[in-house]
Amino acid sequence: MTRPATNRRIAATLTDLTPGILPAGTRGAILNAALRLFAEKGYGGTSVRDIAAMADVQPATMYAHFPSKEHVLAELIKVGHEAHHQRLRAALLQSQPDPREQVAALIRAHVRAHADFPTLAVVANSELHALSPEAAAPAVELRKQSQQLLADVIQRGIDLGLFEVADPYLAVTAIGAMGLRVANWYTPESGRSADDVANVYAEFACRLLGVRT
Amino acid sequence: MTRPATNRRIAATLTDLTPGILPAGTRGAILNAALRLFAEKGYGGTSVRDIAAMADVQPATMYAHFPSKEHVLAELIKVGHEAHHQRLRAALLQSQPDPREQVAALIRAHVRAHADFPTLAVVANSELHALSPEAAAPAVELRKQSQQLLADVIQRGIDLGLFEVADPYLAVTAIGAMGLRVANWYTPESGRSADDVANVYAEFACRLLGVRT
Amino acid sequence: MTRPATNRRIAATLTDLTPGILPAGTRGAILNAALRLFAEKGYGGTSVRDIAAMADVQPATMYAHFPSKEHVLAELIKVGHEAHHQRLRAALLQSQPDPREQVAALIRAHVRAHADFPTLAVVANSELHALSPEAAAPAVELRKQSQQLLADVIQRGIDLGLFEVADPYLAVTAIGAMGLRVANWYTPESGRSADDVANVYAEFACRLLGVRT
Amino acid sequence: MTRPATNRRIAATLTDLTPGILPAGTRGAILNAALRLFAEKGYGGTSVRDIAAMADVQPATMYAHFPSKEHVLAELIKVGHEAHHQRLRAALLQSQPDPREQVAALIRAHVRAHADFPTLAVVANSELHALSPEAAAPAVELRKQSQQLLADVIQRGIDLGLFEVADPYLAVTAIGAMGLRVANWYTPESGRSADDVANVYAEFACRLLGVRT
DNA sequence: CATGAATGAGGTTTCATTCAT
DNA sequence: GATGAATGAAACCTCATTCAT
Repeated sequence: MTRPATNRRIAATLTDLTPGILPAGTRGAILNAALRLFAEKGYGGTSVRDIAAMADVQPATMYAHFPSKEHVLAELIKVGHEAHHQRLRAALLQSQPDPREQVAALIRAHVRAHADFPTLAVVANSELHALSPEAAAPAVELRKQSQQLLADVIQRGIDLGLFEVADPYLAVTAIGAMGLRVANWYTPESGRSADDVANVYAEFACRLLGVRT
Repeated sequence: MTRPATNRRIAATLTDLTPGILPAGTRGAILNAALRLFAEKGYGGTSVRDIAAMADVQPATMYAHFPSKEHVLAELIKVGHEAHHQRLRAALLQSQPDPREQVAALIRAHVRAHADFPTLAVVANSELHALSPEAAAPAVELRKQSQQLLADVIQRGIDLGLFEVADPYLAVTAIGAMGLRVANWYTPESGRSADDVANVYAEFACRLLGVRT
Repeated sequence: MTRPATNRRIAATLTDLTPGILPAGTRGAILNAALRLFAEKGYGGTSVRDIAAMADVQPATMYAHFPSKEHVLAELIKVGHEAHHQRLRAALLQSQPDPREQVAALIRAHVRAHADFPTLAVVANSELHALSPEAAAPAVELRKQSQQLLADVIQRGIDLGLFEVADPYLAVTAIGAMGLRVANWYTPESGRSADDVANVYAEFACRLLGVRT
Repeated sequence: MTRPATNRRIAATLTDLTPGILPAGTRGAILNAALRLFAEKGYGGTSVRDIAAMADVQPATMYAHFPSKEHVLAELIKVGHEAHHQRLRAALLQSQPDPREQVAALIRAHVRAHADFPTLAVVANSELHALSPEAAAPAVELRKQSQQLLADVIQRGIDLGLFEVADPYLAVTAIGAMGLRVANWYTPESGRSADDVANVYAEFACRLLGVRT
């Protein structure tokens, strides 16, 4: 009856969606189920009954752990943004101070985050609008900070004469977009490792910024 | 009471969402209303009553024009993909045969489509998963063709020694992603014209492909 | 299994609860069903499904006529208070100007209203607290006005030396209470007509006020 | 945000609802919480969680003390009716044998019970219908006995030529109703003491019965 | 073409209650 | 005696859709 969908939001097919990120126990089971379903069918297309069924609990059980369906999404989005932001910061900290290295480190971390946790990334990116402005605020703030990390590095590269871009904001949006989209199309079954993609995209970012090689 | 949302899917604020693309009359009013609402709240977050109310008709009236809510989305997604694909093809046709010109022409058209009709683009991209595989098939096919246009041009550039990329597929995804995301963040109020962005992004694409300048 | 309840809120057993007061059609059927159930089981003890089942419609149909279950109760309470208040005013208008006659007319109307529409009266009186303060406000205002009608007449009787009460407010509460309770215990099957009760209670009221006979 | 409700079932605002009547400890805390909530929101409008929260325990704790929510209500109604009935009987026992004194003593006790424990009285009177007939039976029996106390005294007064009423039952209902309603409107903040009201109402009762003074 | 009224299914959430700890 | 987690049922309400007018 149902044929293989060609319009899925995620190409990758994973069993453990979030190794080491989501909690264990019933709470974790609910979050994992919701994550999978929100990614596949969207927040509005997923019912509490769907989530409960996939988590093997009763719908009422969900409300012992979260005040509402929206709070489940909020938690996923918060965790997703935090994991992403933390990876960016860690990458910067471990990088050589050269802006070219820093840009490469940032975009590699950015890509890896989206290739390693595509489900979490897709939900965090594509369902943010389903939250109330209040509930979305922390994630929005983290997005701004992550973007600023890249913007600062690029600006410093420009100031040092290493990059050549007239409108740095456009470089930020372009480079950011490249990595975001990885969550949608990447799958290890393509024969490329996540590191392969990360390295190539880092090279793309440097080229885009006009780095002379 | 309600504060300005910072988690909207579209930065631009437009009155006429689709100049010259959607039909007039009640059918057009319904499509326009649905487009606006699907973009803002998602397909699953929008009710038939919402659409009818914004189109200033009764819910039952919708069913004189479309067999179901899903068909309304399908129509929007079809129109969106067709408009986008047609722009890409027109750009190619009008371009000089040099692959460097062709890539620039393609990415300019790609960006312009997303900057000119961000609402349509967001719905076409972000709500495709809400359709059944059958209903989504035409749009999926168009996406593949559009991607192939770019892939072909890039491959020809490589063959001619004009581009230098080891994994062309990754270049396609990266360049495609840059343009897709424009629909989300672009607004003319930023001071940049759509053409400004299109030109800069075209330059980014060429750099990314290793074009020597 | 179920034995005859001895703790019902209304002794009377009526088929047409509100002759000539509630509207016809589906809206009226819903109001009638809700009235019967609210009187018997209370607002909180009555489900929307109960109401719909008794009105022979689907639960969803109720929401085409009322925004919420609370609005159904609010409508009943409004209608009940209006019918009551109108009867009091009509009685006063048709009475001789003598305060003794006016008190008798008022209490007769008061009693008749509670004996003729006990179900409506019980719901209006006993479920007022289930409304939000906002929704209850109109009924509360009418209650105050009805009470004031009696208070004014009593005060005039005192001023004219016809009544002899030290604390008129206590007379108002006592006389008012007598009539309110009629809705709970009165049934024509007791052998007394509503007029019988009305006349006797009117006499009680006059005695209570110290009228010399 | 929330404005003062004008549709409360009790005018009085008390801290200790039942001095010396309800037990101490957790069981008493649950009964007190339930009493307060049943009075304010009705039995059907109060959840076990509400009760537990106000009693500062977990919902499950309630079931260590009562088999069900209905049993909590039953206990309150039993206690309320017993306290009321005992007061009536005590009043009769301490009264002079003259039926006029006895009626006055009964109505004073009746009023005092409703003025002293308005919350308990309101729950006992207004939520009796929420019990199953079986659970309500003891309270119904007590009501009947209390009513009979008054009916007997009145009948004796009639037989002795001290009262002048054609239909004694109507006198019973009228006098009973006066006192019942006190629970709803009385508050010491009005400037009247409970004894003031009791004395005036006793005088009202005697007048109503046609006692010659 | 448009509608008002109705529907059956299913939405999110709360309910009273149980039970192992 | 008290609890935290879980449950099955049912709560109120909204859904997409139909149909006679």
